[in-house]
Amino acid sequence: MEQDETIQNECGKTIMAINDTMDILGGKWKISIIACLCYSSMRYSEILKKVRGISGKVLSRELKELEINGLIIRKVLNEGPIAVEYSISDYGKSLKELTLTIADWGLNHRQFVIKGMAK
Amino acid sequence: MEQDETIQNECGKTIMAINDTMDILGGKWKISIIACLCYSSMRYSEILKKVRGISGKVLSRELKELEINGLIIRKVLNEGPIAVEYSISDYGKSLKELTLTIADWGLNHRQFVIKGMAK
DNA sequence: CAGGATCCGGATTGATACTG
DNA sequence: CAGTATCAATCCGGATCCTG
Repeated sequence: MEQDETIQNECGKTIMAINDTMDILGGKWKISIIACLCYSSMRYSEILKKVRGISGKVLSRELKELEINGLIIRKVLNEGPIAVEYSISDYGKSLKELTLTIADWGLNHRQFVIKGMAK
Repeated sequence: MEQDETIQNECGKTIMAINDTMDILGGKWKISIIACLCYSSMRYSEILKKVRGISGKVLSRELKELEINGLIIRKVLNEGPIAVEYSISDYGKSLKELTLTIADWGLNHRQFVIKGMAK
Protein backbone atom coordinates (compact mmCIF):
# COMPACT_ATOMS: atom_id res chain seq x y z
CA MET A 1 0.00 0.00 0.00
CA GLU A 2 2.80 2.38 0.79
CA GLN A 3 4.22 1.67 -2.58
CA ASP A 4 0.89 2.59 -4.12
CA GLU A 5 0.74 5.86 -2.26
CA THR A 6 4.20 6.75 -3.42
CA ILE A 7 3.15 6.12 -6.97
CA GLN A 8 0.03 8.22 -6.51
CA ASN A 9 2.00 11.11 -5.10
CA GLU A 10 4.47 10.93 -7.92
CA CYS A 11 1.58 11.09 -10.33
CA GLY A 12 0.17 14.20 -8.66
CA LYS A 13 3.52 15.94 -8.68
CA THR A 14 4.07 15.07 -12.30
CA ILE A 15 0.74 16.53 -13.27
CA MET A 16 1.46 19.73 -11.36
CA ALA A 17 4.80 20.02 -13.10
CA ILE A 18 3.15 19.47 -16.47
CA ASN A 19 0.68 22.22 -15.66
CA ASP A 20 3.56 24.55 -14.81
CA THR A 21 5.08 23.90 -18.21
CA MET A 22 1.77 24.23 -19.99
CA ASP A 23 1.02 27.56 -18.35
CA ILE A 24 4.06 28.88 -20.19
CA LEU A 25 3.95 26.88 -23.41
CA GLY A 26 0.26 26.16 -23.75
CA GLY A 27 -1.70 27.16 -26.80
CA LYS A 28 -1.34 26.24 -30.40
CA TRP A 29 1.79 28.11 -31.43
CA LYS A 30 4.31 28.77 -28.66
CA ILE A 31 6.27 25.55 -29.01
CA SER A 32 6.60 26.07 -32.75
CA ILE A 33 7.82 29.62 -32.25
CA ILE A 34 10.41 28.51 -29.70
CA ALA A 35 11.58 25.66 -31.94
CA CYS A 36 11.86 28.12 -34.80
CA LEU A 37 13.98 30.58 -32.84
CA CYS A 38 16.19 27.74 -31.60
CA TYR A 39 17.40 27.44 -35.20
CA SER A 40 18.17 31.09 -35.68
CA SER A 41 17.13 34.59 -34.76
CA MET A 42 14.40 35.96 -36.96
CA ARG A 43 12.46 39.01 -37.93
CA TYR A 44 8.75 39.24 -37.16
CA SER A 45 7.83 38.72 -40.80
CA GLU A 46 10.12 35.71 -41.11
CA ILE A 47 8.47 33.97 -38.18
CA LEU A 48 5.11 34.75 -39.75
CA LYS A 49 6.20 32.83 -42.84
CA LYS A 50 7.84 29.92 -41.00
CA VAL A 51 5.03 29.23 -38.60
CA ARG A 52 2.46 28.50 -41.26
CA GLY A 53 -1.09 29.37 -40.39
CA ILE A 54 -0.53 31.86 -37.59
CA SER A 55 -2.03 35.31 -38.01
CA GLY A 56 -0.20 38.56 -37.34
CA LYS A 57 -2.32 39.45 -34.36
CA VAL A 58 -1.81 36.11 -32.67
CA LEU A 59 1.91 36.04 -33.42
CA SER A 60 2.53 39.37 -31.79
CA ARG A 61 0.55 38.32 -28.74
CA GLU A 62 2.45 35.05 -28.40
CA LEU A 63 5.81 36.78 -28.84
CA LYS A 64 4.90 39.24 -26.13
CA GLU A 65 4.02 36.48 -23.71
CA LEU A 66 7.19 34.55 -24.46
CA GLU A 67 9.23 37.69 -23.92
CA ILE A 68 7.54 38.37 -20.59
CA ASN A 69 8.43 34.85 -19.49
CA GLY A 70 12.06 35.43 -20.39
CA LEU A 71 12.19 32.80 -23.10
CA ILE A 72 12.92 35.08 -26.04
CA ILE A 73 14.57 38.44 -26.58
CA ARG A 74 13.12 41.28 -28.62
CA LYS A 75 15.60 43.68 -30.15
CA VAL A 76 14.76 46.76 -32.21
CA LEU A 77 17.32 46.96 -35.01
CA ASN A 78 16.13 50.05 -36.74
CA GLU A 79 13.49 52.73 -36.52
CA GLY A 80 11.67 54.00 -39.60
CA PRO A 81 11.56 51.69 -41.42
CA ILE A 82 11.27 49.71 -38.23
CA ALA A 83 12.96 46.33 -37.96
CA VAL A 84 12.76 43.95 -35.03
CA GLU A 85 14.70 40.80 -34.37
CA TYR A 86 13.57 38.03 -32.07
CA SER A 87 16.03 35.54 -30.63
CA ILE A 88 16.03 32.75 -28.11
CA SER A 89 17.31 33.62 -24.64
CA ASP A 90 19.69 31.44 -22.67
CA TYR A 91 16.75 30.39 -20.58
CA GLY A 92 14.71 29.65 -23.68
CA LYS A 93 17.46 27.35 -24.85
CA SER A 94 16.58 25.05 -21.99
CA LEU A 95 13.50 24.18 -24.03
CA LYS A 96 15.47 22.90 -27.00
CA GLU A 97 15.48 19.29 -25.83
CA LEU A 98 11.75 19.49 -25.23
CA THR A 99 11.03 20.77 -28.72
CA LEU A 100 13.19 18.05 -30.22
CA THR A 101 11.45 15.34 -28.20
CA ILE A 102 8.11 16.61 -29.41
CA ALA A 103 9.28 16.80 -33.02
CA ASP A 104 10.74 13.28 -32.80
CA TRP A 105 7.48 11.84 -31.62
CA GLY A 106 5.65 13.61 -34.45
CA LEU A 107 8.01 12.09 -37.01
CA ASN A 108 7.61 8.62 -35.59
CA HIS A 109 3.87 9.04 -35.35
CA ARG A 110 3.73 9.94 -39.02
CA GLN A 111 5.54 6.71 -39.86
CA PHE A 112 3.19 4.84 -37.59
CA VAL A 113 0.16 6.23 -39.36
CA ILE A 114 1.62 5.64 -42.82
CA LYS A 115 2.22 2.00 -41.99
CA GLY A 116 -1.42 1.74 -41.01
CA MET A 117 -0.52 0.32 -37.64
CA ALA A 118 -2.54 2.83 -35.71
CA LYS A 119 -5.71 0.82 -36.06
CA MET B 1 24.39 30.08 -47.92
CA GLU B 2 23.79 26.42 -48.53
CA GLN B 3 24.35 25.87 -44.88
CA ASP B 4 21.69 28.46 -44.17
CA GLU B 5 19.19 26.77 -46.46
CA THR B 6 19.80 23.46 -44.75
CA ILE B 7 19.10 25.05 -41.43
CA GLN B 8 15.95 26.67 -42.77
CA ASN B 9 14.67 23.39 -44.14
CA GLU B 10 15.38 21.64 -40.89
CA CYS B 11 13.42 24.33 -39.14
CA GLY B 12 10.42 23.84 -41.43
CA LYS B 13 10.48 20.08 -40.95
CA THR B 14 10.73 20.43 -37.21
CA ILE B 15 7.74 22.72 -37.13
CA MET B 16 5.71 20.29 -39.25
CA ALA B 17 6.64 17.45 -36.92
CA ILE B 18 5.65 19.55 -33.92
CA ASN B 19 2.30 20.22 -35.55
CA ASP B 20 1.81 16.49 -36.07
CA THR B 21 2.37 15.89 -32.38
CA MET B 22 0.18 18.78 -31.37
CA ASP B 23 -2.69 17.61 -33.54
CA ILE B 24 -2.81 14.56 -31.28
CA LEU B 25 -1.80 16.04 -27.94
CA GLY B 26 -2.94 19.63 -28.33
CA GLY B 27 -5.27 21.22 -25.86
CA LYS B 28 -5.00 21.84 -22.21
CA TRP B 29 -5.45 18.36 -20.76
CA LYS B 30 -4.34 15.50 -22.99
CA ILE B 31 -0.73 15.40 -21.85
CA SER B 32 -1.77 15.35 -18.20
CA ILE B 33 -4.18 12.51 -18.85
CA ILE B 34 -1.53 10.50 -20.66
CA ALA B 35 1.01 11.14 -17.90
CA CYS B 36 -1.57 10.08 -15.34
CA LEU B 37 -2.33 6.79 -17.08
CA CYS B 38 1.40 6.10 -17.50
CA TYR B 39 1.47 5.68 -13.71
CA SER B 40 -1.44 3.31 -13.51
CA SER B 41 -4.77 2.40 -15.04
CA MET B 42 -7.62 4.38 -13.61
CA ARG B 43 -11.34 4.71 -13.45
CA TYR B 44 -13.06 7.72 -14.98
CA SER B 45 -13.76 9.27 -11.60
CA GLU B 46 -10.17 8.78 -10.45
CA ILE B 47 -8.83 10.65 -13.45
CA LEU B 48 -11.34 13.39 -12.74
CA LYS B 49 -9.80 13.80 -9.28
CA LYS B 50 -6.18 13.54 -10.38
CA VAL B 51 -6.39 15.99 -13.25
CA ARG B 52 -7.47 18.91 -11.16
CA GLY B 53 -9.65 21.46 -12.88
CA ILE B 54 -10.97 19.42 -15.75
CA SER B 55 -14.73 19.12 -16.08
CA GLY B 56 -16.55 15.88 -16.68
CA LYS B 57 -17.68 16.86 -20.11
CA VAL B 58 -14.22 17.81 -21.28
CA LEU B 59 -12.64 14.72 -19.74
CA SER B 60 -14.95 12.33 -21.53
CA ARG B 61 -14.34 14.11 -24.82
CA GLU B 62 -10.57 14.04 -24.38
CA LEU B 63 -10.62 10.36 -23.42
CA LYS B 64 -12.64 9.57 -26.52
CA GLU B 65 -10.15 11.36 -28.76
CA LEU B 66 -7.18 9.66 -27.13
CA GLU B 67 -8.86 6.30 -27.57
CA ILE B 68 -9.56 6.99 -31.25
CA ASN B 69 -5.90 7.79 -31.73
CA GLY B 70 -4.91 4.50 -30.17
CA LEU B 71 -3.12 6.01 -27.19
CA ILE B 72 -5.35 4.67 -24.45
CA ILE B 73 -7.64 1.68 -23.95
CA ARG B 74 -11.18 1.83 -22.59
CA LYS B 75 -12.45 -1.27 -20.87
CA VAL B 76 -15.89 -1.74 -19.38
CA LEU B 77 -15.47 -3.68 -16.16
CA ASN B 78 -19.04 -3.90 -15.08
CA GLU B 79 -22.52 -2.89 -16.13
CA GLY B 80 -25.04 -1.59 -13.63
CA PRO B 81 -23.45 -0.19 -11.61
CA ILE B 82 -21.24 0.63 -14.58
CA ALA B 83 -17.49 0.73 -14.13
CA VAL B 84 -14.93 1.69 -16.75
CA GLU B 85 -11.18 1.45 -16.62
CA TYR B 86 -8.84 3.47 -18.78
CA SER B 87 -5.28 2.34 -19.37
CA ILE B 88 -2.35 3.38 -21.51
CA SER B 89 -1.81 1.38 -24.71
CA ASP B 90 1.57 0.15 -25.89
CA TYR B 91 1.58 2.94 -28.41
CA GLY B 92 0.64 5.46 -25.73
CA LYS B 93 3.65 4.32 -23.75
CA SER B 94 5.83 5.85 -26.46
CA LEU B 95 4.76 9.20 -25.00
CA LYS B 96 6.17 8.50 -21.56
CA GLU B 97 9.54 10.09 -22.26
CA LEU B 98 7.77 13.14 -23.64
CA THR B 99 5.63 13.58 -20.54
CA LEU B 100 8.67 13.22 -18.31
CA THR B 101 10.62 15.80 -20.31
CA ILE B 102 7.72 18.23 -19.97
CA ALA B 103 7.38 17.55 -16.25
CA ASP B 104 11.13 18.00 -15.73
CA TRP B 105 11.12 21.38 -17.37
CA GLY B 106 8.17 22.42 -15.23
CA LEU B 107 10.02 21.44 -12.04
CA ASN B 108 13.12 23.33 -13.09
CA HIS B 109 11.08 26.32 -14.14
CA ARG B 110 9.48 26.43 -10.72
CA GLN B 111 12.93 26.56 -9.14
CA PHE B 112 13.95 29.22 -11.61
CA VAL B 113 10.98 31.39 -10.70
CA ILE B 114 11.45 30.85 -6.96
CA LYS B 115 15.04 31.98 -7.21
CA GLY B 116 13.81 35.14 -8.93
CA MET B 117 16.14 34.65 -11.84
CA ALA B 118 13.40 34.88 -14.41
CA LYS B 119 13.61 38.66 -14.57
C1' DC C 1 7.96 46.84 -41.42
C1' DA C 2 5.94 45.74 -36.94
C1' DG C 3 2.04 45.57 -34.55
C1' DG C 4 -2.14 47.81 -32.34
C1' DA C 5 -7.57 48.48 -32.63
C1' DT C 6 -11.84 46.83 -33.95
C1' DC C 7 -15.42 43.87 -35.46
C1' DC C 8 -17.33 39.47 -35.71
C1' DG C 9 -18.78 34.53 -36.08
C1' DG C 10 -17.60 30.08 -34.56
C1' DA C 11 -15.46 27.07 -31.31
C1' DT C 12 -14.74 25.86 -26.42
C1' DT C 13 -15.98 25.78 -21.55
C1' DG C 14 -18.36 25.40 -17.20
C1' DA C 15 -22.55 24.39 -14.58
C1' DT C 16 -26.28 22.05 -14.05
C1' DA C 17 -29.51 18.62 -14.76
C1' DC C 18 -30.47 14.16 -16.42
C1' DT C 19 -30.00 8.95 -17.80
C1' DG C 20 -28.97 3.79 -17.92
C1' DC D 1 -20.73 5.26 -11.82
C1' DA D 2 -19.92 7.05 -16.35
C1' DG D 3 -21.29 9.60 -19.04
C1' DT D 4 -24.88 12.85 -22.23
C1' DA D 5 -27.83 17.14 -23.09
C1' DT D 6 -28.40 21.78 -22.90
C1' DC D 7 -27.61 26.64 -22.26
C1' DA D 8 -24.97 30.65 -21.31
C1' DA D 9 -20.52 32.76 -21.10
C1' DT D 10 -16.14 33.23 -22.94
C1' DC D 11 -12.42 32.74 -25.73
C1' DC D 12 -10.53 32.62 -30.23
C1' DG D 13 -8.82 33.45 -34.58
C1' DG D 14 -9.39 35.79 -39.07
C1' DA D 15 -9.99 39.86 -41.72
C1' DT D 16 -9.51 44.48 -42.16
C1' DC D 17 -7.93 48.92 -41.28
C1' DC D 18 -4.66 52.13 -39.06
C1' DT D 19 -0.16 54.12 -37.36
C1' DG D 20 4.81 55.52 -36.57
